[in-house]
Amino acid sequence: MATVKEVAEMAGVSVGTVSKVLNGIQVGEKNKEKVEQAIRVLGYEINVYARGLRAQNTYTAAVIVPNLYNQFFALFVEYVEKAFSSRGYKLMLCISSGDAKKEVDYITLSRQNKVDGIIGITYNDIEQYVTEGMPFVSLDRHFIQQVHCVTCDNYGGGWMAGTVFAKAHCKSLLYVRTGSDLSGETMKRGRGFEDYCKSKQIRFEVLDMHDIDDQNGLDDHNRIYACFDTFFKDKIVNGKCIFDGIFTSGDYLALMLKEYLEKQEIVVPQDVQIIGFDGLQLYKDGPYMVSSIAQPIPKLAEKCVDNLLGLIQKEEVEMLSMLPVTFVEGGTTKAVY
Amino acid sequence: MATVKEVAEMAGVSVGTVSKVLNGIQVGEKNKEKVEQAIRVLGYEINVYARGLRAQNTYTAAVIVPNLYNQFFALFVEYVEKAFSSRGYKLMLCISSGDAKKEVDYITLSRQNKVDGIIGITYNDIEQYVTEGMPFVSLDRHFIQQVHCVTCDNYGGGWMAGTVFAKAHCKSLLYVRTGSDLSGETMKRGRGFEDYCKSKQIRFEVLDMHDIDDQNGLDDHNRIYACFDTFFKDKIVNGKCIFDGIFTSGDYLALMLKEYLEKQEIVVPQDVQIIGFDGLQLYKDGPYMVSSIAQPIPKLAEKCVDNLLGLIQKEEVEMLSMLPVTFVEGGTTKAVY
DNA sequence: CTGAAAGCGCTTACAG
DNA sequence: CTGAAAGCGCTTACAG
Repeated sequence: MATVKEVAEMAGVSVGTVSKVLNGIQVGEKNKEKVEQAIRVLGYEINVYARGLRAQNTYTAAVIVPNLYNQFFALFVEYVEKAFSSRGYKLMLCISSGDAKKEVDYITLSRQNKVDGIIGITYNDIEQYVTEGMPFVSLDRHFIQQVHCVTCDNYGGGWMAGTVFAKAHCKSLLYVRTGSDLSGETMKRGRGFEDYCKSKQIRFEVLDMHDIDDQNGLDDHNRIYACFDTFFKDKIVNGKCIFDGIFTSGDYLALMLKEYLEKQEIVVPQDVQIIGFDGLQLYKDGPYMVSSIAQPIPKLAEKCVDNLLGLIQKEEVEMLSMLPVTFVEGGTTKAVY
Repeated sequence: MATVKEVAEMAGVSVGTVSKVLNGIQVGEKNKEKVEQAIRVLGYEINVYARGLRAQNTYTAAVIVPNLYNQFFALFVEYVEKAFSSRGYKLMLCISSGDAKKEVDYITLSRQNKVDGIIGITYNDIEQYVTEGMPFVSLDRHFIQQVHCVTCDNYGGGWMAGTVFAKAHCKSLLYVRTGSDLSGETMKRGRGFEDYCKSKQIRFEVLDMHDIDDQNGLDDHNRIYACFDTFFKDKIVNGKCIFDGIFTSGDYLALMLKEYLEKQEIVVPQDVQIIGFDGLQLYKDGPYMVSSIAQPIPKLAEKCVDNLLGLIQKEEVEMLSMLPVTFVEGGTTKAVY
C-alpha cells in the first residue's frame, strides 16, 4: 500500500501538503492537481489507523441494540447505518442481548476513541458510564442524568389508541405491557391510554407483566401464556371476553395475544379489537402485523444520527427530540366509517 | 487517558515490558504483577488505533448484507455478531442495498487494514475486487474465482420440498422464483425440485421472475402481483388452481403468493399447498411464517466466522462448507400422518 | 501557500 | 527476561 510519503515524492511536494489535500485544506491549485494525480496513479488509500491515532475523530460510530430478532431494532439499525453511511461514517454494531457488560464494553470503546460516538437502545442502568461530554444518544430511554434522547410520542400514542377504540364504540378496555420498569416508554404508553380512558370515562384495566423482559425478542412465550391464562381465567366466560378493546405495549405482544384469544375461540377484531405499538410489517411495504401505533423508524434513526453528529462537533443539541406517531390499520381493528 | 508510558513509569519498567504484558508475552512474574496493578490503578485502556497502526491485525471484521428488512439477513447478522463478539472481535456493519459501490468500499477497508476480514452476502459481481489472500467468506454465492463460501444445501432443499408434496399426494407442482441470475442458490433450489419431480414423474412448471430483484426486501410488490396476474390468468379457472403444490425461492415470496391466492378465493393449504425457503418465524421461537425449507442460520453464521478467522490466521480452510436444511411446518401445508 | 519536524501510542527487532 | 530505540503513517503547530 502506498503512503503519504510516496505520494509526496511522486507529486514533488511535502507530506504536509499531501495531508492538506487529503483533508480538504487550502493548497495551491497546481500542487493540488499533482497530488491528486499521484494519489490516482499509486492507488493511494488513507490508513485510517494512522489518522485515528493522530486526529481526534475516526469517522466511525457505534450502535447498540438488544437484538435483531425484533424487527423494530433491525429497521432502526438499517436506517442508522444508511444515515451514517451517507455522511461518510462507518458503523460498528453491538448486539447487547440486554447484557449490561457488553453495553459498557462499547461505551469503553468510545472512551478509547475507537468510535466517535454511540447511539444506544439500552435497557440497563448504564448511565453512570456515559461520562460528561461523551457523544451518546439514547433512543427511547430517559436517563436520570443528562443524556441526550430521541423518542417517539409514547404518551400521545397511548392516547391515540384510546381514541381509536372510542371511535369504534368500545366500552371496556385493557392495557397489556411487558418490559422492565426501567423501560419508561411502556409506562408512558400506558399512562396516555389511561388518561384518555379516564377523560372519557371509559372502563379500563391493566395487565402488567413488568417482570417479563421483552428485550430479547419476547422469547419467554410460556411465561406470557401462563400470565394470559391466569389473567383471562375469569375475563373470558362462555366464549365472551369482558374486554372489547386491548392495547399492548408492543406489536409482538399484540400478535401473541391475538393468537391466544383465537385459541379461546374469541374472534379478532369482531369480538375483541387489538392495537399494538411500533407499526411492524410482515415484509417491506407489506401488510402490518397488527393494527398499531406506528413509530417513524426512519426519522427516529436520522434524528439520532443528526443529534450524535451534532454532539461530536460540539454543537448545541436538544436534550430530547420527540417525534409524532400514527395509527395504522392491520386487521385487528374494525374499520370505522 | 493513560498511556503505556505512564503505566511503565508507575510500574517502574519499560514500555516494552508493558506491551508484552498487554499482549500476553512472557515476562517476569513480579513485573507482570506490577504492570497489572498500574493498569488497574490508572484505568489504562489500550489505544486500538496505535495498535492497529503498528500491528497487523485489528480484531475487527465487517459483514456486508443487502438489508435488515429481510429477517434472514437480520438474524444472520445477529449470529455473526455474537460469534465474533465471543472471540473478542468487533464488527462493522455494511448495508449494501445491493449497491456494488458500497460493497467495494468495504472490501477496500479490508485492503486498508481497517478490518481483518469480511463476511459478505453480496449479489454483485465483485469477485474481481476480492484479491488473492484477502480474508473473505461469502454466504450462499459461488464465485467463479476462488472465494471461500458457506451455504446451505440448496439443491437438497428443493428436492426435500418435492418429497413433502409427494407425500401429500400432490399431482401438479410449480416453482416460483425471484432474484438475479447471479444468485446461484435460487437456481439450485429449483434444480433440486425439478430433478425430484422428474425422478418421480410428477408434472411441474416454473414461474421465473428472475428480472425482479428480491434483495431489497421484495419491495417491488406491484411487479410481482402483475407477474402473478399474467401467469395465473389461465391457471385458475372457476376458483380452481391447476397446481396443488407450489414451492417458492423464499419465504417472503411464499407469503405474497399466499395472499395473492387467497384474494382469488383459493384456500391454502386445502386447495393449494405452499412451501417457502429460509424458515422465517413471526417472532423469536414463534410460529413459522409459512411451511418452509429452513436454513440453519446460527450454524451458517458460526461457520462463516470460523472460516474467516481461519483465513485470517492463514490456516487451511475448506473452499465450500455446505450445511443441511430441514422442513418446517408453518400452516401452508397439510399435515401428513 | 509550503516544508521540515515533532509526535500521536503503540509494537518489535535488537542488544544486553 | 528486560530496556532503549526505531518506526508504523498520519496530522499539526511552527517557521518561512
